[in-house]
Amino acid sequence: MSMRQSPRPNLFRDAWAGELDGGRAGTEARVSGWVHRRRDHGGLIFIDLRERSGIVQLVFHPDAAPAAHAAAHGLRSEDVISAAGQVTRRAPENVNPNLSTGEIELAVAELEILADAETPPFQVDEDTAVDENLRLRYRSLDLRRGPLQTAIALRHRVSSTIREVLDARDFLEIETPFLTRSTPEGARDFLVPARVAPGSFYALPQSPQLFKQLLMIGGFERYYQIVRCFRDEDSRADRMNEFTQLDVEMAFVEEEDVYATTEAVIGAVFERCGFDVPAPPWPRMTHAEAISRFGSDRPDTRFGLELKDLGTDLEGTGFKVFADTLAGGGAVKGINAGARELPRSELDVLTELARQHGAKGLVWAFVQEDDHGWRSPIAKFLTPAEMAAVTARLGASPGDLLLIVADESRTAAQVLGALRLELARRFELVPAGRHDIRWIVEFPMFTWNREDQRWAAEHHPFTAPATPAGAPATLADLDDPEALLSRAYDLVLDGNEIGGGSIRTHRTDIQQRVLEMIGIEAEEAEVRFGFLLGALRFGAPPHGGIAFGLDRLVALLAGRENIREVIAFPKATSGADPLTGAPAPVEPAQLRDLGLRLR
RNA sequence: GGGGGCGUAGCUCAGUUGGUUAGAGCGCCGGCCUGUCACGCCGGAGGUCGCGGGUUCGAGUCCCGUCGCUCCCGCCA
Repeated sequence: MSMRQSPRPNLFRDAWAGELDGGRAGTEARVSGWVHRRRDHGGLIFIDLRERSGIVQLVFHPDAAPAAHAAAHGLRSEDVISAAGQVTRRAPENVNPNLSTGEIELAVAELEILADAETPPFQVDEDTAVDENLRLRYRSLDLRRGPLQTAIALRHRVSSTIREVLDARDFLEIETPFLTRSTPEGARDFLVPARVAPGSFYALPQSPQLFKQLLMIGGFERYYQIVRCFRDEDSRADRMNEFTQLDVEMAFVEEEDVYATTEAVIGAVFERCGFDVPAPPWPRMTHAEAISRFGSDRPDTRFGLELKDLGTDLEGTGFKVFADTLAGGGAVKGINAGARELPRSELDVLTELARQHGAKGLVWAFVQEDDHGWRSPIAKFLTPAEMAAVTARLGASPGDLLLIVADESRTAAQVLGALRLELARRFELVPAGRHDIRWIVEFPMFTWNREDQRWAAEHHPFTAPATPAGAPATLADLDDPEALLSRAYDLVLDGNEIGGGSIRTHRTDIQQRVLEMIGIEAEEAEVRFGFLLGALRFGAPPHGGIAFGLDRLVALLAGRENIREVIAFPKATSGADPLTGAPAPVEPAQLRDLGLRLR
């Protein structure tokens, strides 16, 4: 990691270890850091000294500096030392080409041990995998290792680039409260009991959504914030109960303004981080197309295996499962997995995966060499013409494996979308180094929640509705919730949602109607977020914005499998923090203050 | 809430159809070593096989339960 400024010379150092090179040969230098490795030859002792800037080799000569040599003999891994001596050019045969400082070494005249280190619970000087819980428990040691040093520095580069670009575009970074009110919809809130009002609670924000809208109504026009958000839900590789969001909002804008700003900011981030994605403007795909071709609202478009609808090919089929599904308004969809010799056991694994994603079953079929018929459990239920039509629809050749799901259209698509990703993982279908980014647009405004028997906002209830043609919806348009689109958009990178937002509703009447439609009556709305509705009444400008998951974005840029690799102090998947022991019981007196009693 | 994987030395792991004394590499400790850079050589210490119960003459290995970690489904506007 290169440093931009030399250290201010003091008691501990006048040079960065990782920046010493031939140019300093012959001069005196003092460096400080950790003992990375030691190679004690009895006579000569070599110590690799490590700090943030890199590694430099210290050499101790028994004759030239007997005191320092004697002290060096006792050095152990992770001791903290300060060493001074002459920067010496190495003999050609001793140059280490793997080290940025490999041309030189520091011939130590004077060694000071600043701190002894106990033997660490895992080796800091190696990149071998270590149990993650152990790494979290000893995070300060883990942070010294290369991968986290790199990731955390990259994370900083991302946020500083964001600030730079937005600042140049007249955005203001404005803070919003962490102790706020529990809002409806969405994730479970983290609650904070209020001492001043026993029985009442603050909630930690799931996002600053309503506050940034208030800032627009408040006339700030262009706001952003790199802000912590909280959701009391189960963790995954790509999400944690607290996470960081880049939150952006603009007034007097339409979709194109948000796209342009985003492409400038995120495009600059990619460029600064050397991440090779196509240059903006980025392509757009409708939500409907994403679902029908890729079975996902965050499609990974870097490889094929696209979904095809087989309804017309199977019209009037005698196979009961397909016939009943089609008659019931469902769909039969399939993908061509290509020429894959999967044994029965592997097909069973795929079937199980399909079930897990909500399918009742999975049909597999291998296209035969001889007559282009199928080897499949359902081959005997289909006519040769039907099989031929499906084979053609999927562009399949002899040897290809076809996977078919019959279900409610959305479910069939989603199941095949998941299978598609699994096959890509298993057969490494994504070309190395290929990245793809695109906008997903024209989301439905509402989705029917079967469990609760009501409409729910697909994005959130403050999103502006749009007509099927894409025009801003009027009050009358809201009478047909099923057909309504929203003015929402997502940004998808390599099959990952990295950001999403919308143009918001800035009219009180439409906002109230939308809330009604998702089952929040006027009175209740007033109680729960009257503060937003109230503000809308006093002249709200048209506005919209977007929010990005910073952890996820940095993880993708750094090529890490999970966001804990780009967070300095993450929690385990359970939500527990092995470092601090949180969450932990509290003193009875604390509970008394809060007016709480445990059951 | 549900499903999969993992849990053996400080770390990373191996451990056969259940078999008598549980191994390796790295690390650690001691000794030797003046050009190493994952230094080398010699020697040594180090184990509640996650925890509890069961089956068995005998359990790291089989069964039940439980805890922890992890990946996924649900959930996450």
